[in-house]
Amino acid sequence: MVKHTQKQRAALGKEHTGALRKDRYHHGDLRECLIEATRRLVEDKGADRFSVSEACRLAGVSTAAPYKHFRDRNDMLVAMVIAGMMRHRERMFAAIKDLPSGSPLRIKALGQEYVDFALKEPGVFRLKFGGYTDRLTDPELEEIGRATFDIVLREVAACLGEADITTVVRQRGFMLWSFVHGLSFLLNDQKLSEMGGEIDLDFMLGDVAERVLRDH
Amino acid sequence: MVKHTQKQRAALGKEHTGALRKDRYHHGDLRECLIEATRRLVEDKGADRFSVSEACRLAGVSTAAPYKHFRDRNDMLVAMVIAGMMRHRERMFAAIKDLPSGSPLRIKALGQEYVDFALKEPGVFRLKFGGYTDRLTDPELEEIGRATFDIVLREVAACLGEADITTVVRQRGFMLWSFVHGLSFLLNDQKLSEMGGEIDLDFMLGDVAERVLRDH
DNA sequence: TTACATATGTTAGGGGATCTAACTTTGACA
DNA sequence: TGTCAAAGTTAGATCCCCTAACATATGTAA
Repeated sequence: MVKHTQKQRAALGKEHTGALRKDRYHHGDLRECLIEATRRLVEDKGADRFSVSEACRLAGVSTAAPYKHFRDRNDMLVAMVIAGMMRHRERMFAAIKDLPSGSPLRIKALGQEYVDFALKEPGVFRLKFGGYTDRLTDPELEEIGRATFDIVLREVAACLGEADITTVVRQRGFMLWSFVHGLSFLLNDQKLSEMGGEIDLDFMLGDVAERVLRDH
Repeated sequence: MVKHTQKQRAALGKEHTGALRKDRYHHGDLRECLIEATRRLVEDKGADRFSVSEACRLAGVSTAAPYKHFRDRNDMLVAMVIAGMMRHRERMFAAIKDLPSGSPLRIKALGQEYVDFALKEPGVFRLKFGGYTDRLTDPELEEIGRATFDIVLREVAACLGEADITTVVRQRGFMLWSFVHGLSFLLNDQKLSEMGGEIDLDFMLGDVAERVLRDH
């Protein structure tokens, strides 16, 4: 017979209910549950209005419980951002897996996915990039970021016909990153519509990819 | 004899000392002084760690005093951001006033100034653009933003040889804005150096301006 | 099975922040 | 000069972060 720890049992149980609250003295998987509560609250009200207490209320535990799993409030946010950035990286991978290699279409698809994530998970995106990076220093997080940008660099190299990551590849990569990064913020802030733009996002992403990838 | 209100006297006095603290029961110009204290604190420790109490300590007044001038903590930040964005707009104007009209050099100069401001006043920049826009809704702020972007649009139109702000002008304008906007964030987060880039910022700004302004 | 160590909960409380209510001082002006 | 409104003050309600001390459940080893 397969043996289950309490942790596993609780996790299985929650797959069905989606509930965050516990029904026993020991929660089972409070850490993951608090991360999810944090994510919901940050998406709902913004990182600055996120409070540990409220996450505790969502999870149905006392306000001291999180400190058995996280150093402090900031550490909870970091854990949440790490989980979010892993989703982001996976989606970036997935976005290009069915497209012909070496095609600018892959660059465009990466850009679309980048913006898409920023719009779907603005709380995570802003916490990761719009906040104060010095408060999110974490080796794991840094590694995820590097891995994600590497996806882009490889595609740029392929499009430019370069065998490896040269200076010019890096430069074009940063241009593209800067562009989709800024676009993500501006779209989230609704600046485009505010400034009277009827912008075709799809066209713009393709157009920029083309302009940046040109030889000259 | 010229008459001075207390407000004017206090303001004159502070021109010399640069001090924030008061020496009388009534401060003289507490509002401006709190805005400056807010700016310093936000630049020093970030908007999320800014506290009204600490601004009060800097200004030498009780913690209840600000509420005679600002609705709440958020309103103090908004007032500070408005002042910052007015500086920003002035600098954007100044950046191009000596350059030949219709030249892509003006676009590049605007981009340089944009990034420069973001790096010199990261606290203001992040609060304005990296935070939650819904908390900064203010008609004055919106108007300043529009006026600043209009500077860019006029330059783009001139470079493209368009008489007025057409759809294509707006589109290229957004491309440029997105680029320098994202670049500002990434530079502030030190992502370029983290990702192993020895990027020539000056070259990149010129190169992007050229690519975006091309006919095709 | 029982006993113990450890992990993971809880309650209580210090310290600090935001904001309000009620009171006080001061400057401007009739 | 006297009055009123503007702009300070103190006191305190409420909320939040985090720690210390205590309580309970779980896994392991005798």
